[in-house]
Amino acid sequence: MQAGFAFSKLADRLTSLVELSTDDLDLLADMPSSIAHFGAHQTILRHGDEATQCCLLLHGYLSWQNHESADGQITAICVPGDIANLHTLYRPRIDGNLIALGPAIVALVPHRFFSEVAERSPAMSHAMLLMLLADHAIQRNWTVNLGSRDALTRVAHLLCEITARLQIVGLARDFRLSSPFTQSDLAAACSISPVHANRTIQELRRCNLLQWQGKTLTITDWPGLVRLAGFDPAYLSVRSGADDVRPPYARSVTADVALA
Amino acid sequence: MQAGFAFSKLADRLTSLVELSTDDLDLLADMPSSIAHFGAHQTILRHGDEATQCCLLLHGYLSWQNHESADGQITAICVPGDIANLHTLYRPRIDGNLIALGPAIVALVPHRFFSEVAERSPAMSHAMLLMLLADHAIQRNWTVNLGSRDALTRVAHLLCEITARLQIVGLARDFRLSSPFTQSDLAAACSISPVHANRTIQELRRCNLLQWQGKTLTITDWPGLVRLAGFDPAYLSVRSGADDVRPPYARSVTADVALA
DNA sequence: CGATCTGTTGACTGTTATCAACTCCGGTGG
DNA sequence: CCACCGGAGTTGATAACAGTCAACAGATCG
Repeated sequence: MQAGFAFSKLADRLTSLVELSTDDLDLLADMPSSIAHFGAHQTILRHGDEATQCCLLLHGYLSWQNHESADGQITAICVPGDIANLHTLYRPRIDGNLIALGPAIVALVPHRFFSEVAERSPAMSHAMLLMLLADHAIQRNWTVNLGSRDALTRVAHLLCEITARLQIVGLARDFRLSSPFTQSDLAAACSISPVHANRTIQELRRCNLLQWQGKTLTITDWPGLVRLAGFDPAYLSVRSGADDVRPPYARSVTADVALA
Repeated sequence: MQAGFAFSKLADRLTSLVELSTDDLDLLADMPSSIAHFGAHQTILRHGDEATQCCLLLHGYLSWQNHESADGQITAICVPGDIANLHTLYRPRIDGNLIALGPAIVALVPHRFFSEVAERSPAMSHAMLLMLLADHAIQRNWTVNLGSRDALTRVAHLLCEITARLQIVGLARDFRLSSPFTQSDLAAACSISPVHANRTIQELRRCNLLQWQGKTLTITDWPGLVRLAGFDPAYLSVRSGADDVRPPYARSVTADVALA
């Protein structure tokens, strides 16, 4: 696993939030990390523990689940490039369980590394803060999603969000995304029952909005899905232009292929 | 309006998150602010605008409402001591509308003041960051509330949260809280219809958990309400001991009486 | 080749939304 | 002082959406 791989999607993510110099991004090159593989439904961080490392997601999906709700309510989903527990830098006590949705690859990075990066570069410090704020904005949007949409538009909106977030880090550009998660996972994120999630997905298929075959999900009518969901990507905090121009570090994605 | 008043609840709030020296808190004494009064349903910040000031809530309640959902879905509620839009320090574009629930008094503080406080005192900078993280934790908890609880426990949980947050800043110590908001406001926050909110509150009354007379709400059985809601205040990020010992600045609450 | 997990379907149930009417209260103006 | 008005709270009847239960089909994997 090359060093260049571990931070390329993180660099994409950060530069989507704020303009960063090459010097700033080069700070990430020294990132000390151990790579860990996880299987579906495996727990990565456990409620109540004290974190000392950040979990930088390289491949797959992670979910934060509430520890007390019986149905395993999903409160957040991480995509590659996300640091699942950046907030534990400042408040190490973990609230909820971090669980892999399908096979996932994570770079475990000591808290100290990010603290030092933030100390050395005000721009990086700012970028990390914006990453926290973006997470918050997404969370607020989930409140809206659960509160004001019915099952069909709720699932549609979640799929829009995941697709848009994948595109920020150079995935799903052709609206084909790997879906190692199950329909029950989607149900837990949308707070609907698994059987209703199934019927909802069938409805989306019937409208020719998407295909879900095996572990690949294809959005066949992106404008249609966006319209149905009422999806407005503004809340994702992507600065204008950042998603058109591929940032410099994003081009070294050859290692990704080796992973698949 | 004395200077001592404007920041006393903010000081309470900050010291509930992290230990602060008297020197740190004294930085707040220079706070330049203009005091603004708002009436029920009045808009304080409008979606799409760029904020240049922070809204420090002194009295009453504020709500963040989604600008596109027709029913005016409430995504967050602010209590005295909260800075409603602290995040606009770093990302001034406003997402959603900030609307008063009942009469409210707000101190408008230029962004620059908080930037300078954060620059001068690392402890205050940390405290402000923790305030943002606490807001995030509350938001995550709303996701759980909407996703995994039925109407009765959902309303009960929200009331528990508001009560606990008021107590952090020295209000509702006797489980009596002013409720200038309407049942419809509660409904919008819990994503239920106004008539169902009404029936739910009647049910809570029938169980002798609370009384709601005029503009005062009295929790008559706090342990019972907590049990029903499954409320665990851990997510509010209050450091242990902080809510037992009244912090120094909290004692200057004489001005509050003048407001009521 | 069986075991298990995921997806699929049908029948039934239940919580909550919607609609409509009515009461109650605080304020306002004649 | 009283009549009126609008907003908030309350009630009942009905409808819609989603949950639950149960069974089966299909895939995947040792």
